[in-house]
Amino acid sequence: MKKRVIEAISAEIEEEFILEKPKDLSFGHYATPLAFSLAKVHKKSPMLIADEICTRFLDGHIFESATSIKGYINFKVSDSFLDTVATEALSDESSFAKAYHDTSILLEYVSANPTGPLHIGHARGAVYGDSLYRIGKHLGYKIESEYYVNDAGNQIDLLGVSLFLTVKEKFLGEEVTWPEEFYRGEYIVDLADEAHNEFAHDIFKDTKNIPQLAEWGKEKMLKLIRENLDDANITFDNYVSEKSLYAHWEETLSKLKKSGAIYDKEGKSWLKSSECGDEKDRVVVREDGRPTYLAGDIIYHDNKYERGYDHYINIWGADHHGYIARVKAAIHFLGYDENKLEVLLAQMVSLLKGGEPYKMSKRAGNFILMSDVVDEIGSDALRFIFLSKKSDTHLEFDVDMFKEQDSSNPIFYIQYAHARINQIFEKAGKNPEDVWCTKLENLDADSKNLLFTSLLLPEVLEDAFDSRQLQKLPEYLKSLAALYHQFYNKHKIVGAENADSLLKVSAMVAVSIRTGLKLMGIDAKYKM
RNA sequence: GCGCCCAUAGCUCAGCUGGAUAGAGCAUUGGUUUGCGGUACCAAAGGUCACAGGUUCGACUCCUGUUGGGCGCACCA
Repeated sequence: MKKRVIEAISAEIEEEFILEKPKDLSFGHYATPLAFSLAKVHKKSPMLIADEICTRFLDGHIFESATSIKGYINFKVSDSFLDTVATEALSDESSFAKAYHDTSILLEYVSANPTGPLHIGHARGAVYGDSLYRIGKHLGYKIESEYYVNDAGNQIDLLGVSLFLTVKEKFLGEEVTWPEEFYRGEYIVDLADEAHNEFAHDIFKDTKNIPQLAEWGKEKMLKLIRENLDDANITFDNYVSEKSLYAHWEETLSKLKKSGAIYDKEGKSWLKSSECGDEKDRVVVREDGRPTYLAGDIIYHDNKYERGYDHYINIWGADHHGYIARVKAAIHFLGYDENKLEVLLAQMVSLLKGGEPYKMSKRAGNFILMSDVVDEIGSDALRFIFLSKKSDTHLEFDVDMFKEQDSSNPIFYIQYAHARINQIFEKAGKNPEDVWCTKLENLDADSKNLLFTSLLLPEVLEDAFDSRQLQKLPEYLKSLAALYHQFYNKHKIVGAENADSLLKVSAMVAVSIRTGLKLMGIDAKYKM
């Protein structure tokens, strides 16, 4: 809708202009402060310029009126224009709010170590990434999602050691000496129990078998992680194994050497990342010849760029922000454009329950498990709350709020509006298809306002995606639902003389809510 | 010490690339036609946008500084 409005205005105005929403809807549907900037150029008052511009829109099909108020130019769209847009949307719901963008994007997110279940911090990035993906796809971007599996290195070794020793101590009754670092938490005990049952006991006699155990445990954990994700409606296009990438390490390393990015000192190889904005140079190969974690990420990004996307997005936990500079430096040295990589940070989450800090799970080893929260409030509520806040700000929320079955629970409130519309159609004994062709004219102010708002979804999505500020979508759905509840209380629909018109507007609201929820990974309810 | 993020109503948060009177929800208080689901709606009250400067027709928004929080500063991932 906005696109067509912009086209219509551009036909009459040469200058570039900003199109915004008027503060008060009674002014109009769209507005531009263009006259203020022109005032400077033409040395005329903004009011006079605005008045003049408004006269150019006297007989349009799209606009019912263009008026100047205090220098602002306000546009009101016509009933027939809204009707056209709504009819298109209703008759082809699956295409509603879709667009086309000729940009390919590789989106990497979650990428949690496969050494334990996902916790609540991972969940935020996971939900955000998944919805960014859904919205991007809907808007026509060629977007692919990827999970980078850290299946190599110390953490995996530690998983093996933890399993090995836990089996010995808990199930074979042997005395063991624990290293300084190992994984705790009941999930390790459960996993050890499983290992104990699955493997012949000989395997726990020789430390040489630890890698085998680690490999086995990693697969189990990866499976668990996928289940955690699945329970929140999250799936990935690809999983990329860190381990498998090391086959290309020499290749990548020689590329770096060729560009003069590597030097040797103290028996180690260093990346000159400080030349590209990092605070210091970083070790990529240790004294014993083993590459560091950074090496894996360098190969991975080499691999990503070789696949030739237009744009790359990584979603990381905010505690990794210090890592951005070195990865970008490496990308630069590899001869790629590091500006194509955009790193989004998901900030910390603090959970409350009944005003008190949420109890950590012993199972997890002092983390709040994502699965516990999903079990407690459901995937829909979890997704909603995480998407309702800007991802880069700290978030604190109380799970009890999402158990309420009234308007204090925003997800409930939106679902209720959707279910309500469905119920009205039942009461009226009609299907949405029955009212598609109803011609909307002489709409009263409330209906028109509601219809207009319901048609804003496409521009809300574009805005949310471009700015990566996904909270704009739930904000919009909340306001649309509120508008509908108000409308419902004020206007009798079934039995009204213009019932079909009101039903058509309602159907449009339902389409918008349903589409918006779907992009948040939430199914709309028809009955509650 | 250095770097990144943050500071808006009692609480949790919006506020679009600077634009019209700074907005929601919760909580509080007071209301709503025997109703297409009251699981909702209406209204009241609530603000020095952390503080101080600067940029301009205009600043919650941009710049600088101060204060107060969070996170990071590995050859761990």
